[in-house]
Amino acid sequence: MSGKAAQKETSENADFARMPEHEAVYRRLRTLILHGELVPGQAVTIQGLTADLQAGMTPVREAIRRLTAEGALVFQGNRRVTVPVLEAENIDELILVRKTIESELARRGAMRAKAGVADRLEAIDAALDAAIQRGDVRGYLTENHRFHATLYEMAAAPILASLAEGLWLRFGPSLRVVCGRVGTQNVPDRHKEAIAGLRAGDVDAVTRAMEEDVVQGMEVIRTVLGEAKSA
Amino acid sequence: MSGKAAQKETSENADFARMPEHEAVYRRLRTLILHGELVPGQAVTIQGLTADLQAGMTPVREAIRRLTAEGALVFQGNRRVTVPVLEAENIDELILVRKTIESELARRGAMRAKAGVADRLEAIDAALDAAIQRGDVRGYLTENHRFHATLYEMAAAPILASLAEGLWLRFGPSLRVVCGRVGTQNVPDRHKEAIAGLRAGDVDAVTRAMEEDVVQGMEVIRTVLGEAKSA
DNA sequence: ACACCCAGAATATGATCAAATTATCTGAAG
DNA sequence: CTTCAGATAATTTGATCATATTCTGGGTGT
Repeated sequence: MSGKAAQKETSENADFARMPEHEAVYRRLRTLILHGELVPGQAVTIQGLTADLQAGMTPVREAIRRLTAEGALVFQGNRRVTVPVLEAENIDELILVRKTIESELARRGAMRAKAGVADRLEAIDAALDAAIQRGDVRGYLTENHRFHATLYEMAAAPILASLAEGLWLRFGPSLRVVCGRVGTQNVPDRHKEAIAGLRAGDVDAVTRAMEEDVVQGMEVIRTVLGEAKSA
Repeated sequence: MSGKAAQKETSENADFARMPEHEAVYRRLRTLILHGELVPGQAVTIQGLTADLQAGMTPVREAIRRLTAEGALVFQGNRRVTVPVLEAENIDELILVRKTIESELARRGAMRAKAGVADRLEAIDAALDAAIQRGDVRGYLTENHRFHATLYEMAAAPILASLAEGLWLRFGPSLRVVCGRVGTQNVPDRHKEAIAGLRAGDVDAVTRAMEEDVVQGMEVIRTVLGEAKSA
């Protein structure tokens, strides 16, 4: 037996303690993008990040490479890197893939759900609603992502989960823009239905709820972004 | 006008001429993995690659980070990196996603197909069959990938295409193992049907052919890998 | 079996070089 | 005299390398 204290990979920002610098920088930058702290179209410079994040050049470089590989950043040909702007055509692609992946993750998650998961999801959803009520965009984005990530965790499908996380990075910045424009009140979800289905042991209901949740959310983004472009 | 000869990004290995070192290293390493030159489970060391590829340490580092972000390599926790071994459960995930993405890419590609594309695909498929006949595994893998990549190009769906390419990296090494075990003769495809559908302007036929192609191919991998494990 | 030490590999820094964008300057045309 | 175009200089940023530091794993000695 190799015998080593397997440090838990607790979904999100685990202890930053003993973690390589490049990993820490990656997670911080990732969160920045996911929460739309970086505006679509904005240039991302290495030297700017070394200053902002108080990190060395090499770790920043590696974090940027990882994020570009995931599609969260784009290589602008001449050696510049920017946050991509989501186009209407791309949203169709995202809807198709997210619909497939998220509903499958929901299905698997519902089937393997342990007791207490529904409670955890309900707590997250309550925090989410609270954030919406007080107009806290940052809190809304955080809790919304946490809700989905909790489902991914249960599904025990590492490839699907990593793909789903990658897709979040692609629309995260735009989601922030949308929330800032129409307010968090007008971004509906199907979390209540999913939780109810989970409690009832109705796998299909959970699957359906999350699929509708995804499609609905992405359609809002499409609509708002489309209006912004025509205006 | 900034006035610079916009160098073409010809799908695969474009001119290595004016390309940052880290980009060139990335593509070479990527091809190595895609063609199964690196065995699943094998350790990948930075210093090993600097020696093998005659490259500096920093570019190699960045290439490895990109590939790990795409799932082509895995971080072993302690600072080791290896080529991942595909498990049976993971194949189910890959089938689901590839089926969705590849069929959609085929559908879009068929709809937007220009004249002459069918000829190009037929030429690739002929080269593929020739490689099979002479038992050339490397050639088989190259041409098979090229066939699909050509369809991706026509589809004009950048996100779907990048996701599809990322999935290839996950089963590429295992595909090589499978070919080495059962021979290239026993890996069937539906390329002929796809080309026929393309010539007939039958979009649904192309979609169906490629979906079956993907599922069939992945099932072969599952079967062979399953036998190897039980043996 | 346990603790310690050593070799080797990965991580991280800073310096150096190259490229590109921005700013500035000059000159001619209106 | 003003304005705009073209070209050149200056600054910013990216790419790469050599080097120092830290950590992991294995061997060794008790």
